[in-house]
Amino acid sequence: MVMELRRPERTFTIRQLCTEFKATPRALRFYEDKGLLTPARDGMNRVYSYKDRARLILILRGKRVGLSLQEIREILELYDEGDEAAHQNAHSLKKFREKIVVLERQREDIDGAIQELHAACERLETHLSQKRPDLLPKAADYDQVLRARLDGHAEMAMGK
Amino acid sequence: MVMELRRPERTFTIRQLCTEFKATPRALRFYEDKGLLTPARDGMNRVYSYKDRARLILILRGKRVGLSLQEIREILELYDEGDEAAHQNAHSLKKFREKIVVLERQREDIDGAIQELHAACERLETHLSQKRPDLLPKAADYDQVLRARLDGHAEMAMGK
DNA sequence: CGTCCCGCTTACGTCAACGTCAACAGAGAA
DNA sequence: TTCTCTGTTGACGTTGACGTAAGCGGGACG
Repeated sequence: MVMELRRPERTFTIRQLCTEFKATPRALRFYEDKGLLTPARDGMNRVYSYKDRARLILILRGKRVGLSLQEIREILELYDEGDEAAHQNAHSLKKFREKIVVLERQREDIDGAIQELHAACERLETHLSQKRPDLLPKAADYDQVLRARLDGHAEMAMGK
Repeated sequence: MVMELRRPERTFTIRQLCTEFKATPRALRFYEDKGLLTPARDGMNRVYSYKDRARLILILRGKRVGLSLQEIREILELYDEGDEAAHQNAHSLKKFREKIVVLERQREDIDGAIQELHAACERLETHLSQKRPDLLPKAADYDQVLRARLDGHAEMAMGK
């Protein structure tokens, strides 16, 4: 029987996910310990499904936006409990809305910070161009970097 | 001689700044310990200037966007060293540009997270409206909250 | 056969960013 | 004077998110 790679039936080892997302085995086991992941087992070894991988993606992004593992777990739990605990969910709804507000504020902060950094960069550039024009590095590279980032946005959704 | 309040000459006690920005004395002293603030002294007591206050604002926003105190200090140092250390500044310039890229990515992450939270909220709402319509709380409040936030944006700049 | 390498568990270590507590001082109010 | 408030300096505790090290087992390779 052929192994169906690249199909939803595909599975991953801990190391495959680690190298793909630049995490460490310790981190994945830690997430599991905290209830964010529950991979299957082959004997002792962990076996991650596509769904586990999708959850991991959400975990990592959650971390990048400053959510705690606890908060991330609450979000993830909404996806696998098809229903039940309606009372708890009413609470979740409130927390989520609050979190949205926090994130919107955070986005404004980020925009502000980006502007300040741009201003600081300009100051530095003019300062350097006057006193040490030699040190001015690859200045135009930056725009290229920005433009290069307008491409790959692998949108992942949770399993149906 | 009259105290010129509300003027750049005004000074602040540690508690005034703390209550204004919902920080703690411990935190401000900690920032000072790490070199992010250097308030004047009246005997033993700290005396914060308008400039110190502006720095504090930057510190707090830096924290909200996920910068470490170390990174924030580097940014602040660019403001009070009018010049000098051109070699170091060339390094700072590079780091700042990298940080801008990181922040732009972070903003994308936040947008994605907001969308997911919105989706989760909708799921929860329909779920609740079907099984427990009684628990559906002030649903429309949320939009009001959002609209309420389109106002006060106290833009602070560093002292000349 | 030994020896890597990957994986597992258990347990202790670490780092940032403060919180908490002790012990003290000066300024005003009762 | 005695409280109470606000301030100070250490020094130690805490929390979250892992890192690191010890010790063991199982395949694969030379």
